[in-house]
Amino acid sequence: MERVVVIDFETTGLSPAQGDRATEIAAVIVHNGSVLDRYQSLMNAGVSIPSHIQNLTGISSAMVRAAPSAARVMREVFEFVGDLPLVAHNASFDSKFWDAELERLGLHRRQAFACSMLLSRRILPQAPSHKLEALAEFAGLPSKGRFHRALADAEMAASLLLRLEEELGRQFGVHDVSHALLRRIQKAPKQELRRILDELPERTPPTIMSAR
DNA sequence: TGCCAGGCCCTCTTTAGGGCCTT
Repeated sequence: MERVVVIDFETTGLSPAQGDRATEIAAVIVHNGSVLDRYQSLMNAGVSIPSHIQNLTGISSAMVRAAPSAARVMREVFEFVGDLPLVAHNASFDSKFWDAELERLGLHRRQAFACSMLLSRRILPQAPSHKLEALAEFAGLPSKGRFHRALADAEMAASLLLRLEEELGRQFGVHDVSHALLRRIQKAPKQELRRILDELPERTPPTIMSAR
């Protein structure tokens, strides 16, 4: 797969439209089955963190007060990500915060998101839950640290993405999956997924390695 | 006082309701 960036936000709540702000972000560049580079930082948006969120993430108001400004962090991660396509687990959530935090700086998103949750619902429909933590256990992915911290969750979502890519090859014979194809798959009606993948020009039969 | 997210997806559906998932 082309290089993609898996991102994860920790925030003060669920909705930037309701005044919630980002408190931490991580971005992981993935290419050819492995992590090439990482960015992670807490950020100070000048807000306090509700107690139930502190309990969930372990991120306290004191921790973000000591962190660099949200503006500085978002500019850094915007540069780090560049034009690479984005992936997140439940991307409708992270894309809202990505757009809202950039908007405050007069910046705008340059690329589309793919969603590892929507993909896992199609490629691993037998999983008992499609929460990131539950999928990690279901798929036997190695631990990346405490869940609900940005870098651990971004790395876990990256591992999940690589597993999903393997499953596309194993189940459907689809290899070298592009970000654009991931977005097609995540939007495909479940009942039509196999037909859609069978008709892909990208689909290639398993290759036979020849000795040189 | 009472309200307070929103997109996806399933079903007892489409003139709707409710669970999942993110913090």
